[in-house]
Amino acid sequence: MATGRNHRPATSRSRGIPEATVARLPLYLRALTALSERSVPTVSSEELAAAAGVNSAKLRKDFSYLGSYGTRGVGYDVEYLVYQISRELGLTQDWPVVIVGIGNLGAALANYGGFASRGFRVAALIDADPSLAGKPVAGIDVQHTDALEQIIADNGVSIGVIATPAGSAQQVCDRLVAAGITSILNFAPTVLSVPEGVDVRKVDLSIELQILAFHEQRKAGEDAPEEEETAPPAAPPAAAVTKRPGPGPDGDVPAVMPA
Amino acid sequence: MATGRNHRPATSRSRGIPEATVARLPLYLRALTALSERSVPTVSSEELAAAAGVNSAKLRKDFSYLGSYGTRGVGYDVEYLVYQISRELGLTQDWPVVIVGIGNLGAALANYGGFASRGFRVAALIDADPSLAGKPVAGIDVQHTDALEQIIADNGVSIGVIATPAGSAQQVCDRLVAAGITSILNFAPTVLSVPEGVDVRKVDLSIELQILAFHEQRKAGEDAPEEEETAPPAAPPAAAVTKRPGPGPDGDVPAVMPA
DNA sequence: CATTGTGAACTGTTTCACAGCG
DNA sequence: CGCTGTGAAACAGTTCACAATG
Repeated sequence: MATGRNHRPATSRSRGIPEATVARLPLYLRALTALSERSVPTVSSEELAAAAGVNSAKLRKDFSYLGSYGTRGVGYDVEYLVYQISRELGLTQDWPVVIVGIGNLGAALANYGGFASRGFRVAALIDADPSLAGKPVAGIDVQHTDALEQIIADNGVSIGVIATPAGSAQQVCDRLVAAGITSILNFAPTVLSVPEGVDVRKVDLSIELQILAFHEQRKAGEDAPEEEETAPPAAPPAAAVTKRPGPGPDGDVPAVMPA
Repeated sequence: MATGRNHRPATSRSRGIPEATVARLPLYLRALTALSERSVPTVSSEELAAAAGVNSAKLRKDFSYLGSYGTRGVGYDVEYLVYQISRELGLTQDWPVVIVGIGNLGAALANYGGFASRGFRVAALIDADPSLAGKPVAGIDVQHTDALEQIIADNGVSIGVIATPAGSAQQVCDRLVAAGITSILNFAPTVLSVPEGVDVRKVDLSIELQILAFHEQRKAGEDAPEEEETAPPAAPPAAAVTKRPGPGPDGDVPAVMPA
């Protein structure tokens, strides 16, 4: 999961939309967009919920926070809802975004088509490696980290994507924040610390895999009640202070992706 | 955020660990691993919580679900906790993983170092493009989709990563499930439908960006109370059934990444 | 006596179920 | 009549605050 911080209590402001609802709006929007393309004029909460993979009561409750946009006995007008949700999410304006760290992952992100179409625009690709500078990735020339502050100021960028190794992430984050960025999407396997008012969300591959492993193990253990595994550990107190030997676990120098 | 489905009520089983806690265990594990590498013998809940970016009460409550692994007045033994959490997450065994869809993103994932070190092993890279077959990516030869079932069976794979375009994701998912996969990490911007007992988590770039945009907009609107934006929409009922013109929004043919 | 472990209070989220309405 | 919108109930997760204890 991703982490957002520094939100006001969600219920404080008059039209305070619950965070859980906000997180689902993009999902509804995608489903609605697909319907719109097929020129479907209206949907019921039931249909739309199915398309978005949630249940219909939840969807109706979510929409109720936005206002009463449906028609009883009929459903929701697709185009109208697309607009309302887009507006609510702030997608009626274009958000310039910088991507910092153009490794395998950064390049993948830069090449990602969904950017341009839905409210976001890649304003710049930035990397610390001077040999990358000037090279085009996804049709955009990579620029050196030196220009970071300038680029952000010139383009009025407020959203930054960090796709650097974990080791440089905090440093990059600090520079982004100092340059005026107030929202960060972090792909590096680190906890970023940011001042009040800056939002951070993280995307972390290895966390997701570990959560899957947990459930996978559960399933396996369902039948077989007991099981001996690898070498048991030392008891808690007085435990040997043995340094871990193997190759450094993640969080270290992950050349490319979330850990 | 990512979505897990088909979990039992979380509180049903005797040692039912809350889902929210499970999602944080990898975070703690990472922080602990870093401490372990620095040969730090013990941590207090306060210190560890800071390193993991949560508050200490939450951390203590989380650990209390695993058992009483701390020492009052002292803190937690780092090595011991690493082991306990690893075991709880099922990382004391190795999970073979297949990655399907070796585009920009798939390649980034394959190159990701955090895999090997922490309980996961890339068993195979699979792509539908015949011209990729046999080509090495991250030192592993890409194999054609035809061999998917065979590979999964031969390697006893139970976790699959989908990094294909949205259009092929459901189809790939169905084949993975039919071949015995019971946990899926989905990077394609689609809602996958799977049978009972299969877990799906999704990682979705554009959803994360949209959530950031929402909060970003909030911040901007804080001062300026009113604001006129792009063309207002048609009223809900009797709305024109105009087909959206522009380039297809995401969810369509995203060559590379989550939408 | 510093720090864990945990009941109890609280806050947020989901689900239920049905009144309201086009 | 069918489907939305929403109070109220149920549930899940977080935070508080302090007793227990090595």
